[in-house]
Amino acid sequence: MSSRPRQAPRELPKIYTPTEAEGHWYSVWEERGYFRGDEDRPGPPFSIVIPPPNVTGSLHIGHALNNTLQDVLVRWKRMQGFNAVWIPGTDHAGIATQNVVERQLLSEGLDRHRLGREKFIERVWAWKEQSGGRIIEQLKRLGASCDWSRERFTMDEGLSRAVREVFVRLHAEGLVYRAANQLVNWCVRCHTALSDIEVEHREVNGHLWHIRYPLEDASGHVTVATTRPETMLGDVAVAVHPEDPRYAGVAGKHVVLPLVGRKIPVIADDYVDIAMGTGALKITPGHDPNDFEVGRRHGLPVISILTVDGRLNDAFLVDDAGSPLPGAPAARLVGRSRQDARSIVVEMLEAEGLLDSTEKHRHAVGHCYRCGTVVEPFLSPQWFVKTKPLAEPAIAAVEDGRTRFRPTQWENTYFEWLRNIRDWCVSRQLWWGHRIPAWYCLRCDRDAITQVEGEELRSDRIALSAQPILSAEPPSACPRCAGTELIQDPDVLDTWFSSALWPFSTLGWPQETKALATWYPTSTLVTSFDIIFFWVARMMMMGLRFTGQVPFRDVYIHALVRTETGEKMSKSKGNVIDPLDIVDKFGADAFRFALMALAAQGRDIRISEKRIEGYRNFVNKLWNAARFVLMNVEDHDPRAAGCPSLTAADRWVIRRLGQALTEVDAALTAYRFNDAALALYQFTWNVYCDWYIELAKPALQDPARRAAAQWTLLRVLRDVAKALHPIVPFVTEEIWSALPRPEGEPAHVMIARYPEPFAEHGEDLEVDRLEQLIDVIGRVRNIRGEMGVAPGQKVDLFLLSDDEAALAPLRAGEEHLLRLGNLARVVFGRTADRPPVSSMAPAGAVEVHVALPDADPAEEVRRLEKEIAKIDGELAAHDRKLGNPSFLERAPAEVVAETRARRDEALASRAKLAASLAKVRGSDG
RNA sequence: GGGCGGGUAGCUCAGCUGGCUAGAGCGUCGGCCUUACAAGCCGAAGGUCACAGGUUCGAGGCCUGUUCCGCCUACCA
Repeated sequence: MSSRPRQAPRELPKIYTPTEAEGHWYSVWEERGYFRGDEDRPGPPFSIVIPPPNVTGSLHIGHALNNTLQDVLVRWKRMQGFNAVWIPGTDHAGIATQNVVERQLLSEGLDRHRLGREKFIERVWAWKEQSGGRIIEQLKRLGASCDWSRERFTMDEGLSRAVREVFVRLHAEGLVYRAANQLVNWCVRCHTALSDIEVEHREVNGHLWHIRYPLEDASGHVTVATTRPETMLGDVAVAVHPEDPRYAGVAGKHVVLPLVGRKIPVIADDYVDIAMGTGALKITPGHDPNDFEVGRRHGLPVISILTVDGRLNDAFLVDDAGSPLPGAPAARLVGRSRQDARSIVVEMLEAEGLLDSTEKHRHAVGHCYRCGTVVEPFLSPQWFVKTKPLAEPAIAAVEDGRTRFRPTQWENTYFEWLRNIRDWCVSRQLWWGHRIPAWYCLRCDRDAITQVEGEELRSDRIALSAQPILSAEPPSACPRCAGTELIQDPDVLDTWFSSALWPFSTLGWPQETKALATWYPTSTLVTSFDIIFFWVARMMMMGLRFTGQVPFRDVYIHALVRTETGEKMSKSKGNVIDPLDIVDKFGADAFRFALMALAAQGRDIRISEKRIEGYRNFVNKLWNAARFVLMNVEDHDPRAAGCPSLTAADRWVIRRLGQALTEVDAALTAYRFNDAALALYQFTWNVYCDWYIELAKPALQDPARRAAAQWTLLRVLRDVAKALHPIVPFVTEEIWSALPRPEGEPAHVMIARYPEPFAEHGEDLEVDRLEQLIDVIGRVRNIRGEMGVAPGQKVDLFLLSDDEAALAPLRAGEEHLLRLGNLARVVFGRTADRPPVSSMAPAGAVEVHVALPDADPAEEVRRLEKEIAKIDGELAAHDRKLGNPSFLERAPAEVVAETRARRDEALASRAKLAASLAKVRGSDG
């Protein structure tokens, strides 16, 4: 235990400095094991798995929001007596991490191919070891109460085992398959396939080129349009609609592919849209998914014109019989990049007079979500997960409410994607990740070789047979021929494959662990909408498939954090706010509070330092309230039995505390984080500090009331510390440590019992009256402020009411008067025959009149007139309502009664104001 | 093209199933160093709730249309 000596109460500094306290308390909590989950602990289970951040990443503000909300939930539930656990961990982040290490290699003049697979992976592990702890340390700075003894990494042995298990089982069930030749999204920079959702569509300015393909019989030409002219090299046909009169005799003929000289057929297919463009469509099965389908229907060949790194190969230089066409003009394009090829093709076509027209064209182009490179449809052998059978139960589980999204609107997004889901390409041509547990036997099936055009960089694949041997563990021999020359599939799995298993793999699955039995399904998933497809939906599919249960009951979707001006934060833009800088500057508590308060907003959260500063001030306010209390309780005995007899003010603040706790409970239960934060903010500042502490000051001077005030100050402060602890754990722990503790309260607020919401039993007229008094004080202050009365100047106060019964105690009650005198700086007038300045009285309240030292009659006239005008407006509105017969008939009785009462009050107030006005005018004239 | 979200005070945003005089923080203005806190205290000003219709006794919340902004999604050459 590194606990340092705590300061004596009187030495608490004026300003709370977070840094020291935060480091101290975090290590105390950790050393005492307060974060640890224990399967055997009593209480209903509550569990959260962290959305694993990239292991080599660093904490950004989105993580800060995400993890703050999780921490608030976990701390709250833990304090409520739940058997709570928050399981942390990190993700290996396949492409992202591999790219980082590749960049490092590049700067050393190396690349991964020269290094070799094994060495490269060692490099990545080394980098992981070096930088992997950083994000965890950052989470700790935020105060995250994760059970670090259960920290997991997606490439841990246990989790890898789960990955292999799932892959092999899915394969056995026919839900994983290998497609020998499939068009996939290919990143020519990362040299890998991507799933559909890893492609970002961006609107770009491009062109639409219209190209003439001369008919073989020289009877004319067919014009096609394309946004990617270089793909024409791989064209195998031109398609027209069978009923298009323009091309009635053309289908069945051949055209000569420009620059290449290949003769390709004109086919008829109703996929072609007659109304679109020229009505003729070039068919490039190797580079367009639709064309791939058309080509398949017509038995056309597939020509892949690109290498894995996006250069032109020579596969397109063949005639329709497959013989080489060495003399073709396009031969000079071999080896050029796709961009170069595009401009050269356009130039050449133009030179040959085959370019009909060029128009500007704005369209969406797919880009790699990791590196931003334009993605190509590319022919290659890949592994897929058949998703339909997995998606159906995932849809059903949300439909029937086993898992609920909050806000529920996100269920639409979830359904929309799952209902239109396409098979998931899970193989990646990377080295960093879970290698696919498929082996190929070199002895048998040697001829069934899967070959990909232009595959120099992936020559290891060429040796593979098309018949993988699947096993969760490495096989020692081929089950067919017993051959031992086995080669593992070189590909790794999509990062999101292992993420999809996270809720159960982290709890020990496939073993039937106690943790799994205790905490699965998990309670709440806290994440943002941008990974509903990537992660949430896939966890649902895999969780249901392999555990038979949903992975989580609630999915809380929070907003995305943006900059003050609404921009997305990104490293390249340099507008990233580093959460750690904020923590350094304002403290983790202020930052957490700000994130909480912002959490319920729509899709975006704009964060600004100003806002955080405001909550820093709140933390300091709380701190100073604690200082005040501590300065005034040195003679208080926390262990004294029973509570002293409380005054109305004491009972009042306790009543308000109960109301605040009720709000907080309702808000947190409904994931309305901002409402919970606001309720506590307002109680602490506007009720406890602004009113109760002020009311307590005179009471502390009064021997008769001192003990009760001390007891109440402490009692409420302790509840405030507990109630706020999930949001601002550090400052509350610091305060708690300085507070005297009665029997039964633990040494640390983190493990204290969360205060139960409560309502008072029965009526308390004295407390009601205090509410009135507070209202009176407000109105006196209002008048004083308006009239510019000097702060020290006492004024005469007159209180009037039709209901003398209500007024009498207020007038006579010594205690109340004292408070009023203190807080409003008034002396009490005996009569009210000419109350000089008045303030409107709301329902049931007394009228407040103040005699100012030298009241200016003209000022008073203006003031009264203004008030009368205001009342007239109100009256008119009431009359309109009450004059409406359907209002009287259909509105709820209480609403009608209330409106009547309100109108009567307004009328009475108006009469009195009018009388005052007449008097002032009279005395004036 | 399809879908979703948003337009409320000068700024950033709350406002849950339609029902008291539409709220908060910041900013602004005026007054206070009142012995917990100037990172504070007291008070004030400021809103035709994007626009136009409609439903309703009653609309910032509901319906229709218009408009502006943002996001997601899509194979339209």
